[in-house]
Amino acid sequence: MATKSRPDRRVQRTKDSLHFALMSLIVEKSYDKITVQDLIDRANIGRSTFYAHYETKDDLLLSELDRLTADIERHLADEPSSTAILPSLGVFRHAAENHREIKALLGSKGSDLVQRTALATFTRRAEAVIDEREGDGKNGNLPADARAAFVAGALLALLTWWLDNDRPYPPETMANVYAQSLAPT
Amino acid sequence: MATKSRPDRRVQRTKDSLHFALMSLIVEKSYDKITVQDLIDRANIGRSTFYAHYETKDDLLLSELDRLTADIERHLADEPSSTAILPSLGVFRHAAENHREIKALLGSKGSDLVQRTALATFTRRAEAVIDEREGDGKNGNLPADARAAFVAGALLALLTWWLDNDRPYPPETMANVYAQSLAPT
DNA sequence: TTCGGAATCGAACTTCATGTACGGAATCTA
DNA sequence: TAGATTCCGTACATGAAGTTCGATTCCGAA
Repeated sequence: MATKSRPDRRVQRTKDSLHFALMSLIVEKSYDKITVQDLIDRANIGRSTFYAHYETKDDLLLSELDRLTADIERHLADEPSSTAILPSLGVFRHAAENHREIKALLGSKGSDLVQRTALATFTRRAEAVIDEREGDGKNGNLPADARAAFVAGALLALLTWWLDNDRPYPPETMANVYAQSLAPT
Repeated sequence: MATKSRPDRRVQRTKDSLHFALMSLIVEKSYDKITVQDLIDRANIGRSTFYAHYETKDDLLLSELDRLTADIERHLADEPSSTAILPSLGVFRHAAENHREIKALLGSKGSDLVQRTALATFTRRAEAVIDEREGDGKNGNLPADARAAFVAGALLALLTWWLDNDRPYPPETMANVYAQSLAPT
């Protein structure tokens, strides 16, 4: 009972093709100009096959985002958060390594959804760190939720700007800008 | 020659109706769910009349944004920028006064276009201030453009968060969060 | 008040993308 | 190999975008 049946190869192939098609298309034109027709043409699958797996275009994008979010969260957790609330060096380095992909998703040609998702991820992490440090009472006068929105928004804006401008400075410089622009905690 | 003829009343009425319709609709549902049909129904104008004045829905939104941008820029310029690069108290106060309108445009139901436009406005202003202060050499080690992206993005994120969460703190507190979260210049 | 030009109306039409339906063919797993 | 699942492809319904055009109404200037 409850036999763990392996996933059908055909399903895997279909999903892989669609992920690849989306990523290759989003480099070429902005996300909201991409149609389902574009996707199934590029992926070479039938129309009804697409709708058998995803409800909408955004649905496909969200499944892509799961990977991205997991990556980011890992980089946020790996690094010990030093002075800055959010440790940014790992994020910038990771973004540099996968800059084509991440710029396409996060940048001006990407989707609102990606920005919101990333902001939520950053904010969640920032709140956790702030709550953790609550004991030292160093910032008891400032509301924690607003501070979290601030540091998360600042990091996302900095990252987006950096990618959109084709990374004019190395990740180390960017992490410095981030850390040194923040008031010491 | 070049007689300055006054604008036709009908044109004014049409545009006013459309602006009103857009603002009243965007409070009810998210911007990208609004159709041209919704707009002309609410405004009580003919379909072809709409296209006689605006090319697209975004075109109409942009003309709305001109007002918003002008307002913001005035508030950024009025207040002397103290320690923080961008003076934020005036912005938060102005946003509080027109919160229904601005939340609808800037918040999660608004459009990407508004966020981008606002970010551009903030960034432009921040760059001007940073360039102005360049002489004192206090931050010569950090690239000015990246710093501008940081402070602009942080302010916009804070403002958006504040409006989306129905302004849980007074404008003065928000301005404090902004100013005190930044490293002293 | 009148007149000519401009704006509006409204309805029909084209185009395009979304989403659904279904029968037959291909392919997978067991 | 056999039964089940998935895929294909075509056709169809829906709905929004954007265009066209003749008739009508309204405006501003004289």
